[in-house]
Order: sequence, then C-alpha cells, then structure tokens
Amino acid sequence: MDEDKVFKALADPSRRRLLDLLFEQNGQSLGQLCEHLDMARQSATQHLEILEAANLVSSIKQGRVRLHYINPVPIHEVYERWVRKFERERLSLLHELKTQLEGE
Amino acid sequence: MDEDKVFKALADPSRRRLLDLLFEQNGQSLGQLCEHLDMARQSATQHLEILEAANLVSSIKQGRVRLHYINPVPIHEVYERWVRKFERERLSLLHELKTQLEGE
DNA sequence: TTGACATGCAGGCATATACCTGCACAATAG
DNA sequence: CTATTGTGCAGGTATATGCCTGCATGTCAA
Repeated sequence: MDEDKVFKALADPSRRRLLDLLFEQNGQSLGQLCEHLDMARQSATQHLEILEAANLVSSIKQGRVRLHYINPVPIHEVYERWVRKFERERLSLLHELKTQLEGE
Repeated sequence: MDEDKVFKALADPSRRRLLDLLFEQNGQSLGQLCEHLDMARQSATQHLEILEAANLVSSIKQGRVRLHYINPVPIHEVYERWVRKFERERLSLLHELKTQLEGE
C-alpha cells in the first residue's frame, strides 16, 4: 500500500463524497456518481482515477459503462499502521499534557 | 472538529513525520523537530501551523522556545466518524466484489 | 547592556491540484 | 446503419501548496 497516495486521496472532500456515495450503493457508474456531484463529469473521472491509484476504488468496464467499487482495505491499513498507535496512547498523552500545563 | 482540515493536515508526509516525532517524544521545540526534517525552519513552522489549525498539535511558548504537543483526539474522531463504518462492512463488501467479478 | 540564540513575520517562486472546454471513440437501441 | 448515450483523452487556467530568503522580534546568559 502506498500510504501517501491513500492520505492524499482522502484529503479532498469530493473524493470523500465519492467514497460515501459508493458506500451507500456499491458498483455505480460514472454517470450515476456525477448526478450527486455538482461538477463536470471529467472532473469526477480525475477524482476516481486518484481513488483507483490509491487502491480505494476498483472499476470494471461493463459494456459502455464503467462500474466503480469501493475497497476499504487501504483505509483499514492506514488505521492499523498509523491511527492505532496514537489511539493506544491517547488517554495517557492527554494526561501528560494536562500535567505539563498545570506545571506552568 | 473540522474534518477537512484534519484530512488535509494528514495528507503531507512532512506533517505525518512531525506527528511521528512528537509521538516519539512529546513537547519538542521547533528547533528540535527541525533537526530531523531536512527543510528550512520556516517550512516546518508552516507545517506546524497547519497541524495546529487541525487541532492535531498544541503549542505553548515557554521563554524563548515554543514547545509542541501532539493531540490524538482528531485522529480518533476521524476514525470514529469515517473509518469505522467502512471497517464494519469491509469483509461483506469484499465478498460482494468477489461475487461480482466472478459473474463477469 | 550586549551578544547569541530561538522564533515570528513578510514575500516570492515553482510545482501540484482541481476545475473546466472541446473533441474522439465505443456500445447499444431502433 | 445511424443516432444516442456513456465514457476516454488532450489540453488550458486559476488557485493552493510547499519551499525558500531576508529581516524583525523577543529571551537568556554573561
């Protein structure tokens, strides 16, 4: 997994919206997705390409439509590799910060 | 929490590195952090400002140094609000995708 | 006070990003 | 076949981003 691509892909609200839309209904075409997206079709295409490059979305051409499927695995990996360690220390760090502040 | 600021703050590798450094040792000064960062001090300052705006880092001026403290709460909130629902459906979606692909 | 050190602030530059228009191609319906 | 529909591809532009230099400010030690 390319961690950086995943984070950069998630950095844009339009792309998070696309993932939300695919989460609501998996396997949508470009046209379907655009109906919810107040932007030109070509812009949505570029966003979907970025999501695909990050392996967050897979697409399959079926006849003349291209269907898009969400892939939650990279998000899970980001959580595993990156969020969890912070989570683990969350309360103790908060306590530490509080102590430091009180020591001013 | 401003979800977009958190995602955008996390999108840059230098900023993730800063969070890693603060995770290793909390309460470091700008100078200390720069020693690990192959960039000008002013660039690091800008990254830290973005992290502060996202509430991922808090800083306190203590004499002539400014100390920086990590705040894992927004990361946790991103996980709660955004990652968890994908996590919840992860296996079932994978199964669904597999089924669709086999149907080609 | 004065020199040294850590940081703050202003601005400038190159690249990346997000958006668009215009045209081309492929598949299906009639 | 032909028109329609859905998508692919090539660019062009405005803004955002990340990096820098130069100078100003503030704090501590001697």
